[in-house]
Amino acid sequence: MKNNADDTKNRILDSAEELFAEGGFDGVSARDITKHAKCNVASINYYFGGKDSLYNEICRRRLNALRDIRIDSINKVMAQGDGVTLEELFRAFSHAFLAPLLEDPKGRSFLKLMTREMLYPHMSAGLLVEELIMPVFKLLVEAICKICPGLSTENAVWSVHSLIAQLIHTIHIQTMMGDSLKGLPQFDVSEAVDHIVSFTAAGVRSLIENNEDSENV
Amino acid sequence: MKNNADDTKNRILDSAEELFAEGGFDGVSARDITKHAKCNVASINYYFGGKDSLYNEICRRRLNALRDIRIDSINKVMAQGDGVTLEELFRAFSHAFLAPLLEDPKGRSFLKLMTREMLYPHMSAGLLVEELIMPVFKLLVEAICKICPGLSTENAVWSVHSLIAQLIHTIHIQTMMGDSLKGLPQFDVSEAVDHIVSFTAAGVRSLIENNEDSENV
DNA sequence: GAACATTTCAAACAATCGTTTAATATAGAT
DNA sequence: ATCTATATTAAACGATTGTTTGAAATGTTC
Repeated sequence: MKNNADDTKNRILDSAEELFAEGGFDGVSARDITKHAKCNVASINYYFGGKDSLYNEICRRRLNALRDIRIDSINKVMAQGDGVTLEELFRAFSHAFLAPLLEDPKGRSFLKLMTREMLYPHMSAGLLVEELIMPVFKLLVEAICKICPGLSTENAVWSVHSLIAQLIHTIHIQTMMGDSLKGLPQFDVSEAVDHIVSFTAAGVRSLIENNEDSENV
Repeated sequence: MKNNADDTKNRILDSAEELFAEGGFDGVSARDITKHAKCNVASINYYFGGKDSLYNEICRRRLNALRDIRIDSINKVMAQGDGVTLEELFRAFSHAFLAPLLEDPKGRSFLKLMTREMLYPHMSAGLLVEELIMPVFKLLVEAICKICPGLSTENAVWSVHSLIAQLIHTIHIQTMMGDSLKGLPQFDVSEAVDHIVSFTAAGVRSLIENNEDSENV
């Protein structure tokens, strides 16, 4: 293999990841990618077999990374023992969830791309759900149930929905901020996390108290 | 004007609305639309001046309808008087917000399209924000502040974010249900509204109590 | 250096895109 | 029936799409 072979392959991966995330699958042409990667148009088909395969390879790699970050954040908190609070769990998970948003611009763009994939999927079917959403969802429900013994599984599921909803919404707002959304009040991510943590914890506790007159956890 | 002139124009509007909502702006070609509307390709440019103008016309019309429904729902509840509860406000607004999702398939698809527009806008800039998001947002903040005098405006803004987030998330889930998302627990919209209403109300009240030791509203 | 495999490249492929054109068809008005 | 304005049509436009081709360039091996 030539010395530069891996280089061009990686240049294509990097360029594609950046451009796909920003413009979506349809919004980026094979020529856009190869021009950005400073190589020939045919290289995409030579190395990856086509535009779709390249897209899937990028998504699969990033998807697994996101999943691991989120799952690890839950496991790490729950390993502390029995004294774990809802606030600690939610804060750790929210931070892990939004970390790619705060760190590199590529991470932010990829989160934007995943949100798009939820509505108009281009990846191989079910990849997003099975590789990322489902494992994290189940683990989060279990964690909440463990912290709140008085909470029904059904209500834990609803709570997870509410939490995820607010986190994805944060991605939306943060993404729109740079583009069109100027009129909305200032939106700081760390403040958003503070709000989401306490707001969601309060919501969950109200579900416990409605089920039975149990202790606050 | 010929008798059938309005007919074909409306056929194009209907077809475009249906196809755009399902496939997005880029996912639908002018030939897709005119084939579905059983007319010639050139008709789009003849009646609307182009694909973009047609898209904008559809979005603007639908956008105003959505805004009116949501604003009316708030005004109607707040007109009841001083005894209005957070639950009543949230339930009425949630119902208005999700009504297009429940009634016709076209409404569901258009909500899906608007969510896409938040991330990858194709409409004329700021139309979504200025015509729909901002007016509803402001009115909702005011309503919450009026119901909860002890709540700071800042916290009301956060609460509206949380509410909207959960409602948009409901659209996401409902949309994904038909496509890829089979593994997730059953998701009934009316149950989702029940949860969102009580969950959000509890979250808002926790913000009041944290600010000052005031009465429950 | 010859032989071989791998990588890069310009060029062309067929398909589709939004739009334009010019001719035809159809309507109502005189 | 004639004229005029509007509506519809098939065909073609230039541009762009993802992909393929075959030759040239480059690296590795002997």
